[in-house]
Amino acid sequence: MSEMPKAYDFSATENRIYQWWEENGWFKPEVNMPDGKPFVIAIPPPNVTGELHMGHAMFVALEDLMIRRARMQGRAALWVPGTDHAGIATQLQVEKMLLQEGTSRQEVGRETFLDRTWEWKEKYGGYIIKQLRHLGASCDWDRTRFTLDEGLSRAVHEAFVRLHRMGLIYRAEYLVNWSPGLQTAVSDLEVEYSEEQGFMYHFQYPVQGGGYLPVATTRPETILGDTAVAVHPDDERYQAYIGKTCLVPMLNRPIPIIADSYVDMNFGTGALKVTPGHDPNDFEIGKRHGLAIINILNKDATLNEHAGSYAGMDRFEARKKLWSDMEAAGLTIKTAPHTLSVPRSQRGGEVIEPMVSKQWFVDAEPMAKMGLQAVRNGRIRIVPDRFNKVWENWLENIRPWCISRQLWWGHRIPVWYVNGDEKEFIVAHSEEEAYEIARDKFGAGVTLRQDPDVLDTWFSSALWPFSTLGWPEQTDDLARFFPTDVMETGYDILFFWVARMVMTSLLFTNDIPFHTIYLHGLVRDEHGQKMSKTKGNVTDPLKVMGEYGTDALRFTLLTGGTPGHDLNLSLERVASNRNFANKIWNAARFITRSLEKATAEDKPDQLEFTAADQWILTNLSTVTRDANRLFNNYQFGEAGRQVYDFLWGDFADWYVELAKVQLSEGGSRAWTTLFVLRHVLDDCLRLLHPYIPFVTEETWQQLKQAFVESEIGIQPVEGWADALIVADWPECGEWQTCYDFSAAAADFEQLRELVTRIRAARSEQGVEPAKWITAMIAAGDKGTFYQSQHAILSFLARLDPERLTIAANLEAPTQALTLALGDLTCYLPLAGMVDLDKEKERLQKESGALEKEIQRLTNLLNSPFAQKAPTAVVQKERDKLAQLQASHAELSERLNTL
RNA sequence: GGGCGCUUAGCUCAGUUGGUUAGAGCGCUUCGUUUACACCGAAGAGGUCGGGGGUUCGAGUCCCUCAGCGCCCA
Repeated sequence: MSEMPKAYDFSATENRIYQWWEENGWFKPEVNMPDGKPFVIAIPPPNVTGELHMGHAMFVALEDLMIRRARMQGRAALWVPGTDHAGIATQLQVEKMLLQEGTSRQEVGRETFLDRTWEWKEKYGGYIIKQLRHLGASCDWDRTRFTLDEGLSRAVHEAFVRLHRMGLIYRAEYLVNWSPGLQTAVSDLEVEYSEEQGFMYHFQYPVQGGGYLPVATTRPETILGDTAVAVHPDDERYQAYIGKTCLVPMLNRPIPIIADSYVDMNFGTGALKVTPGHDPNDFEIGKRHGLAIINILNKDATLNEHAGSYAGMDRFEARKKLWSDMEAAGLTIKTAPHTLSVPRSQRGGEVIEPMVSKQWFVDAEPMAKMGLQAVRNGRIRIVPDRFNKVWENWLENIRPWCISRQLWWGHRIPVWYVNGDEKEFIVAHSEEEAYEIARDKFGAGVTLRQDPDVLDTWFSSALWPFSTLGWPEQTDDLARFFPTDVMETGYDILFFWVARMVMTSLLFTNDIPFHTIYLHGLVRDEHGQKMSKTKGNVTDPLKVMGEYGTDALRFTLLTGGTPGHDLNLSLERVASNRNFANKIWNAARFITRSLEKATAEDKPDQLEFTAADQWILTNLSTVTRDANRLFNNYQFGEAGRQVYDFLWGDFADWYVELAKVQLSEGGSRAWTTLFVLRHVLDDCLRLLHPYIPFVTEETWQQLKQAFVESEIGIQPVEGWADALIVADWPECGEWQTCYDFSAAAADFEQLRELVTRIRAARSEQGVEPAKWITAMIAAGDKGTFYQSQHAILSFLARLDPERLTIAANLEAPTQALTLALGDLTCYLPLAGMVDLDKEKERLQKESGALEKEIQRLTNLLNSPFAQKAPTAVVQKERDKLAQLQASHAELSERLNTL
């Protein structure tokens, strides 16, 4: 066979492996059907307009990890992929394109515009999906869905019709967040508030019959829409004015002076102008007092006919003009700098105007109650659980959900107005159905006109977990794969999306959409700054993958942080994880090149493990058990780090070195060593596959091929699977033997410490690394064990095997360094290099340190600790003390003889 | 105004039933071209775990409080 290259080449591997997996159908749940218990994740659908960013990389890494582990556990793992039509974002893209062509959406008309948008989607919409594949996502691509495809549109219509039937959909004049640039309403969630420097404008509100009320505002132009002035009912200053009438400046429109306890007597002047048409709080006051609502704005945020002479002006221009006119009229008092909270669009950042308009709403309250219950009674678990509180808080204070958007790209609202009368409308799944209903009710000549608006994109994604599986049809997929298992996404869309999925699912399917919500944090740059194009600190995942490999990026994202916390991505970390991939590769390379050290004939009848074998196998069992426990608790980062530490720190740094000694013995020892090498590395590859699928698969294939070709008779207990991606998951105690050789493992730990101590001593004394030195070890009752480790000690500590003496007791040489490890004493007679005075000094120092530690432990064991702490904990300390005392005794004796 | 999170080595972060000498990666120092790997190995330096108080035999871990930073909701 061809030898493995010296370094792992991810760029020559990733695409090839991915294609091979996909061609073999291993991404499909059918691999483990029909007996496999399903494990299902619905992908958070990226925007079709989207380009891959670190957020995508993060969710793919996490979801692929869960899916791959489930698949290896024999479950029918299904990861449903798809994209979101992203109403506003996509429409803006196409509008931009039309603009370049010198035309516009309005000019080409709705039909053509939609055709062009579909064309655009077909052309560019697959881009993001392609990029997800680069990340190694093992989605079942045959089940790819799009929020605007036929099936999902059916689901949207069905949902709307049902909500309407349940009386939860209504159309109302309501104060919405108006985006003048996009010319559409946006939901509360799409508005961000920023603290900005502005002014507080103080002015006099003329009272009919003489006098003035001092009033303050941050938006003077809204004066034109005032329909009342309010004061606090207990405010003595203004008692006399309550019930009187004011005149709107410049318009002289009469409005009442009302009393409302909402007014803060200490804020501003204590008198409040009320503009129900353009302020949420004022809207509420207006409702309480039955005030008129005046809308002074056009859709593009210029002022309308209600603004008198200011009609046609832009809102900010009108602000200036009105104020200067008022100044001229002597109505102004002063302007003072003021920090205010400005509502801005989440998309684009323009100033949002609260504006009254007619929109469709969903009354989410009944659904919210169901969502609250589902989490409270544990049917749905949120990881990390601190988000329960956020969940509670939001759902308890649920607000009506504005679902209409004044866009063209999206699901058109399935409402038809009858004979041009907007008060009479029909809700139906389709135009045909609407006409059927209408003709029944209004006669054959009825005419219908569909509402021009479309639904909020989140309306369709709220149905995602079940609509992608076929709902409202009772499909096989829906029956088998719903409810799904885990919803994994960023905490920033807990309300936008997750809560709404839970609500709609409980309402429509009478079931939870998933039992676990796993929330990840934002990916920031290495100094914790939010990545943004304007700051120029965006790290492109594709670039990182190109430079370090997909596995390196995935492992960094998966192990670099903890659930629900933001992660600062550092490229140095990615680089070191690339090195990890190479480490894995080379461990396999070592093993495959060692296969010649034994043949099938060397296979013993009964396996006999050395202390080193027992040590590594025990640690393998421990790490397998711990990793599984962590996996089950969604602590993927910690699980990954533990396997990393084991594979590099125990297996590669120690066991591989030991194996060199054992392999050189040949025969059954070599055979058994290869057995252990394969076993440990294979299990590590399996445990790591969900994190770093490419390097583990490629390495595993190399191992498999080498072992099969060698005909040495070593293989996994279940035989060699076709591929690692569909191989069995290591569960300690199930398919594999769970090793526990704790006694031998403990002895071996001490040996490891001895080696480290000898190396340190060599290094301190400046012994050349290559030099073989003499050593004498008095091992007490461990004499037999250490004698059996003669070759290993010699190799690891570079002790001349001819001059390495190991006995229970022996005569101490004078010219030697002394190392004491409990009952064991090691002498290093470094010929000509030992300065006895210095050695005495060193020993005294060490002895002193031991005394201090012995004192500490003695005190501890004489304290209430000995009675109150668990016996195992106390015993541990007693053992430690005994070791220290033994070491101390050795050193004292040595000091006496020198 | 309400809520949540963070503060651990020079940097980026782990440390989840409290267990008694606090870990990793990168960086730094010294050494090393032994046929798995220089995308490496060996040895080492580096931390009063933000401050204060409390509970406990025992606190990085639990409670209170203060400070700084960040986020969410209003």
